[in-house]
Amino acid sequence: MGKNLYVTTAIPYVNGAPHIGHALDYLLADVWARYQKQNGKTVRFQVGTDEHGNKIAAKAAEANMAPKQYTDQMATVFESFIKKVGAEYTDFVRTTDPHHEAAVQWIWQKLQPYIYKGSYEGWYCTGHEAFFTDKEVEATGGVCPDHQKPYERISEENYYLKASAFTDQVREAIEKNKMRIVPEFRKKEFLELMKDGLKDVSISRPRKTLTWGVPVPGDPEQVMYVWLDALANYITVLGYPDKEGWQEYWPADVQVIGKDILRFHAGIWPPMLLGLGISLPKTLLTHGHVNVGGAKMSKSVGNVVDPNGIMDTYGVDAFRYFFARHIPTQDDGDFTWEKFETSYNTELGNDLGNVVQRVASMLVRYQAGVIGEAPQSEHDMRPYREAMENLQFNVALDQVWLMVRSLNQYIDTVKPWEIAKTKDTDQDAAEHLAEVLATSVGNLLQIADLLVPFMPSTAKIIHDTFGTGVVTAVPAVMFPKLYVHTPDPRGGSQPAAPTVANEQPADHA
RNA sequence: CGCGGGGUGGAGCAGCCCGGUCAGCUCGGUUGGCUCAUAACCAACAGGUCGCAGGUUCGAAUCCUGCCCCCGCAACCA
Repeated sequence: MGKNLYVTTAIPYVNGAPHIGHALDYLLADVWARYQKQNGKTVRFQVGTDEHGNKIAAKAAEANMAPKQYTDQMATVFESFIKKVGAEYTDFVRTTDPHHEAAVQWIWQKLQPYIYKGSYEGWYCTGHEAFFTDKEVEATGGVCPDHQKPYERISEENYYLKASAFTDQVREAIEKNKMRIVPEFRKKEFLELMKDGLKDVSISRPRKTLTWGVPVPGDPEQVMYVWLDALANYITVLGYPDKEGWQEYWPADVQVIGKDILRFHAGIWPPMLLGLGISLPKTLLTHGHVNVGGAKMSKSVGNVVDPNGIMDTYGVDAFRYFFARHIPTQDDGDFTWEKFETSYNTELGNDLGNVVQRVASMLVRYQAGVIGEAPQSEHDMRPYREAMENLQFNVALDQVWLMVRSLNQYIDTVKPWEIAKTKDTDQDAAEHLAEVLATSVGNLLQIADLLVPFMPSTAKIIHDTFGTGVVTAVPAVMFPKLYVHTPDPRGGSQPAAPTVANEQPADHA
């Protein structure tokens, strides 16, 4: 049934360590993929690394390594990071892969009708051997701060992709949602941006200024420059153009990107595809950025939050939960350690973990763990499904928590512990108790189902605990309280021991 | 007049497109209940000019106009 599905993530430029922005890409793509798989679909899921360019070559030189040696190392770093986030990708593409490089050269030739030679003029720093944008030049007063030399206005020859030729086609595809840009306001924003037409884009650099890249076929003096090389990964990883089967997955169903690169994915990528004569992706899911305490995360400010630290302390599922629910899927979000920890302790610990605990405990205590027939929960799944289909994962999780809360309310209303008092003498009471607990289990199992895309390990624990009809033992406490960044309300008389393996710096203010 | 987003009880948000049944949710605070549970859970309360000023309407957080403030973007940086 149905076509196989394909989801992609932006391939990070490997000149730095993985950060939260990358994690968000992987997480959103993975949530979507797991949801689809849960519904019986076959999903191909691409991740990868962008490895060419001067900055990479410079980084490598810094580390006294060959570029490829450096990117080999970085690719490993990213791969293990992606695994750590729990993303079940199927393909890992590197722009230095032989097949990718060959495919990009093939693409270059295929795009010949839309490639022309022109000159690029800009501010150049001989020390950096690179161009700088007007904004950067302006900000530094026209003098390179690193080399104390004024920028030079120079021009150089390079090749351009005639993206402008596809303006009308691209606009129509976006307007008619043939290529859907999510959320709607980003679509609007981009259409406004391209109001005067798409701009042709420079896609090569002279070899003398760029050495680390894919050679331009037929012109030894030129090397390909970022976008053509990087964007092509989405199809080359599937085997385009020469290997069988890429058509099974292209066009992509969802391409997950950050808001900062929408313009390239909406303004350069579609022209490339149209030039090659293949379909546009169906959806560009554009997520926002993660701020810290309302401010942009930046190295110079020093407020960068390392996702590894979060995962190490609170666990992967807690990490996935927070970023899926409290960073709106389609908009900017805000992270603080206080918010994170509060969410962890209250929503995961008090709400979810605790309800699992209390139901399991009652089953063991009152019925020797025997569940009996757990009835199907009668909750209305439509709001959740709708949110998932609309790519509003945070809204879907809100729905799940409504269920968690209502289960707690149900238990408090029915008071199984009251019923249990007479269960040994009153057959009706015993039956009633069994029914109440079975109903609770039915709810928990459904909650676990809905959590599968978001918190796979947690969902598995719940399924394993209640799914067999007998609870053999009360499971270990899920999401034990942690007070690393928030005050411990359990009293200060005892040196409250948050069993945290590795402490993170508390504040970045 | 460059483009986009936003200003709702202490904090964070939903509602606005399809005007009234909207002033809602979570966290935090207070009080009470309960004891199955991770000092947890349940209930109630505390009361905010829905940025400001006009307008439309029987009626506006929700539509229109003007203004103020905050954030992001302004083509090759997640």
